[in-house]
Amino acid sequence: MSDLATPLIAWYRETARDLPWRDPDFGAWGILVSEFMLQQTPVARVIPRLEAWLERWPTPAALAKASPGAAVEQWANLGYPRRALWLHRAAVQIAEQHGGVVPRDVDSLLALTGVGDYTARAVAVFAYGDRHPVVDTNTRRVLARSLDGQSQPGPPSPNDLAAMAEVLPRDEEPAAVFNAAAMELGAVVCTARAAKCESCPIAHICAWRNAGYPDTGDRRRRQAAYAGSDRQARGAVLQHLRAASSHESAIETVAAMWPDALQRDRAIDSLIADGLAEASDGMLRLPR
DNA sequence: CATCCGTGGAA
DNA sequence: TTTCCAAGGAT
Repeated sequence: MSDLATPLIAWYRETARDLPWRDPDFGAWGILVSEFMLQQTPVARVIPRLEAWLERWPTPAALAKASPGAAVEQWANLGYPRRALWLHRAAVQIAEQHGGVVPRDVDSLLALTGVGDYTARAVAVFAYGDRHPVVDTNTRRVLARSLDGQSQPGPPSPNDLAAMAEVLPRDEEPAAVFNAAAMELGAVVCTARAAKCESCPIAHICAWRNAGYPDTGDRRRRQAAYAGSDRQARGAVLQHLRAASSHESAIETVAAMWPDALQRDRAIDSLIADGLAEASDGMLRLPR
């Protein structure tokens, strides 16, 4: 098996972007918040929101004392607002069950709402320096290409963790850097389309490149159209509540902003079901 | 295992 | 203009 770690680590030490959460003093809470925000939201949009979030809630306990609706409001337009709710619940769990300290072991992290295989290990590795495989979409693509010769990774599976574990350096510090380096390579060089192989530190040992860049097929499912979707309707209602004074609005007013009555009612009902909104006395509001 | 869940920028 | 994609997780 080719050694990916040595050239990747050297490349990372030389060229890695200077991102806020890579500051050694950033802290576990900041890293946890950043990982929540980075779930499906691009780095450039996360950075300003992350700074504002940590300024308002510098600790898990501070966020735990706020209302869920305050978290949804502060989340702004990062997308997938249920993540704001999950982060708030995680903060409550940390305050109540972990003395206000972000836990270090993977099982405790996995027990937090909104924390899955990726986020749990990312916190354990990047905040605490422990040795675990961290697998995100970038890492899966880098391994699929460099090791398996595939143009795109298959769907995520628990097996991904074992695959990353196999190529992970033995010692903690290089293992942590290798995890970050694989993600960084996928983010800036080994990108989903138009990979920049001319600046790739492992191009010479890349199975996909050495095979002549075969199109090995793509199992990725096309994202459903957003325009006119229920998701867009939900987004419009929530955006309205975020902007409204006291974060509440008469349901009649909310109704006027989405033309399809059936779809609008579905949006409102599902927002309530998800805990992203509350209704009473003809008013709709962010959760208190 | 498939589907659902936002939003905006780039190709 | 449309399509693709972005440090996933819950159900």
